[in-house]
Amino acid sequence: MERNTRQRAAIRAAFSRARRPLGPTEVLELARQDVDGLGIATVYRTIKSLVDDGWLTAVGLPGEPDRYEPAGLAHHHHFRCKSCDRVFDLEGCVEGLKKLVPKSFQLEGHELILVGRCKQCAA
Amino acid sequence: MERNTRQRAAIRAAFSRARRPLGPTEVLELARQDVDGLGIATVYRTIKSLVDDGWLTAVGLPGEPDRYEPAGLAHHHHFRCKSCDRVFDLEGCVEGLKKLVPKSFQLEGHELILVGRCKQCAA
DNA sequence: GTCGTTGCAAAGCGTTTGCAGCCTA
DNA sequence: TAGGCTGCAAACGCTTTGCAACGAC
Repeated sequence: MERNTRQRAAIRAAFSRARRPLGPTEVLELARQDVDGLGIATVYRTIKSLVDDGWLTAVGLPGEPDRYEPAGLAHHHHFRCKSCDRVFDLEGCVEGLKKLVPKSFQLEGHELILVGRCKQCAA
Repeated sequence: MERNTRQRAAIRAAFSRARRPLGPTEVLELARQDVDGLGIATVYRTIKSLVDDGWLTAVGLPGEPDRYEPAGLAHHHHFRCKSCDRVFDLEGCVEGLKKLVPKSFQLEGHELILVGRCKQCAA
């Protein structure tokens, strides 16, 4: 059974405030604003437990470790800024996925990641 | 300047024969059929050098390390089988990417990964 | 013979785990 | 007070690097 600790509250708050997918190190930096001395092991453990609880979901990005965002968002995709390395949520999806796959293959899902420069870095 | 060693030839041959993106361990297994005692460090070093030469390109997959395939293929995407974990090339692309991105963002590229079960594993 | 390449082992690096003490309920 | 939670440090797994021996040219 789960306890409400300062650490867990700070980690959840970090996600709620960020409104974009965060990696473990980003979470550590943000949550340390609330809890001094927070350890990276606690961040990893808490992320895993929040994923198990269904409060967070993993965001898979090509060639790098997963980041995480609150679960329950509508189906959407992500934009990664080449310059600041932050990831942003995008609304909407694309069509015509099924026609890319051979008929003998079973299509069960897809991931789409757009890359470029975010508003801040494009300026 | 670059030398033609048995190891390098075996690693290139592995990619040519496989006709799908390979990870370092897959390369090791395949290339060891030609060169007994091949070391994993050599595989990593050779992959890096082939990428630098422009003979290989990295294939980024969500939540896992890059795989590699010969460079120069037409723009395409990938299908990852949930069951056997192999990755296959797909032809074609999708439309309507630009409309997903806020106008203030600069879109420079995209990655699309379809997941499901391959012909073999769907049977 | 030169010097790039190789295999081994050690070092890195991000992530996970063991453990004693802490703190929530 | 009990037992989950935390921080530290050690352990892990994958990738990279140092080094002496090897081998392509």
